[in-house]
Amino acid sequence: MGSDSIKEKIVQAAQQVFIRKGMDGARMQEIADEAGINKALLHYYFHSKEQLFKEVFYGILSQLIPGLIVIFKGSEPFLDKIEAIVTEYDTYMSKNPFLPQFVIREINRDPEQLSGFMSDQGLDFSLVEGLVEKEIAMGNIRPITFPHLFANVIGMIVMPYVGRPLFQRKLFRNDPVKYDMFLQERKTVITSFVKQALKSEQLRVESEK
Amino acid sequence: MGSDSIKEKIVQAAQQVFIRKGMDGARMQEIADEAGINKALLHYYFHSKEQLFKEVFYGILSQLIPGLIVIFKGSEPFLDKIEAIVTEYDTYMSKNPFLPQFVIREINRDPEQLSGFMSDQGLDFSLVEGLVEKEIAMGNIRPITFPHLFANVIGMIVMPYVGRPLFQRKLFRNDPVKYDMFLQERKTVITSFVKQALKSEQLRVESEK
DNA sequence: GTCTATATGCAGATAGAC
DNA sequence: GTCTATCTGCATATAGAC
Repeated sequence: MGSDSIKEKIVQAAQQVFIRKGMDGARMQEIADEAGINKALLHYYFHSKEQLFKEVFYGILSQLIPGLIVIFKGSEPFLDKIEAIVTEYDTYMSKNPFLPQFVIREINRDPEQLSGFMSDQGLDFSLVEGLVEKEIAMGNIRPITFPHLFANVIGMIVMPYVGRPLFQRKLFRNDPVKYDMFLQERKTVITSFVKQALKSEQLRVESEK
Repeated sequence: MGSDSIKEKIVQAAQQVFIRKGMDGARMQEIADEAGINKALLHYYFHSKEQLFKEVFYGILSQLIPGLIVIFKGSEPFLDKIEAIVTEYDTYMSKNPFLPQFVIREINRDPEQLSGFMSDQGLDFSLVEGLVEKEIAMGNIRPITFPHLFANVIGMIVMPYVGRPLFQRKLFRNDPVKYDMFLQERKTVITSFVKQALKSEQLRVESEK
């Protein structure tokens, strides 16, 4: 509706601009233009650019984290859990396609703060870390440490978003429709890729005993 | 040696700073300081910041591309080719750990130019695209399109570098030595992960003989 | 070629009228 | 609350002495 409060309009506009240009590249003027107001009013609602940025960044992030925690703590079988995580990330990012790059920038700009925020939100990888070891011990999946598995999965999820401008040009003749279809396929491709990679050779191992 | 030409010193310094801060975040003053000269001299050798940036960025990139092309055009079996690519990227990045983020930023800042540069250098994915289809048709690997496979592999390679500040904190108690060890393991972990994921049932049976 | 000093422009932030 | 006008500082870039 057009009855959005100005503060809300600013946040919306700031999301667009910050996400496109990053904290350094964004201009308060551009945010003001996009919100249909002037710079002074920005500073009325948000004291500084830094403050506005944090508000936007952690606002977006806090939409993702609760869903992840639920999955982490859930009781599904391990491989289903991976599938759920991929799905969660993927649907979230199709709504926020520039988020991965946004997060990556912030990871490198102010990691301390980001790390603290995640802890505050109750996101703790040790929730899952032990799970992987357990699955391996039970012979359900091939041996891999949690950090490696984590890096693999997140990397596969995130790459097509951060690399889009190049990938779309080089691999899809710069056709955005084709690329959106490609992105939609990722969820199933990644899960089956991971499942296949983790599939234990239990049969072989057992017969060797 | 102290006998480096100043121009060379500038490029070295600019690499450090640009890579750490990105094009937007970098300051000419900081580059000058790191090179042990003053700002005016920067502009004597490089007309503008933009020019210096391009020189640095494409200078670094052009060290990576030839190696990739050799692999693309080589005659090794397909899975060995993947291993070679992972190794190539990986050794390159252990020398340039901030490069992935650097490239990602530029992909989004000026994709047209980057895409053109790659073409100029003769890097063309269609070299490999057909290869994947062929391997699938021969039943050597499980079905997957090239863009998906490409995104998977590059994502896995790149993720630990762009996410380092966070990953190191969250997964390795902020111990840089441990993280470097983790990075060293990536090469073998990724190749075996990919090989396992791509292994066709056919191959699987044969390898068990 | 290398420096100091300065010009130019722009971005973040504020003052103050309404 | 919302605006116009302005301050302040900083970053790129240039002028000009040596």
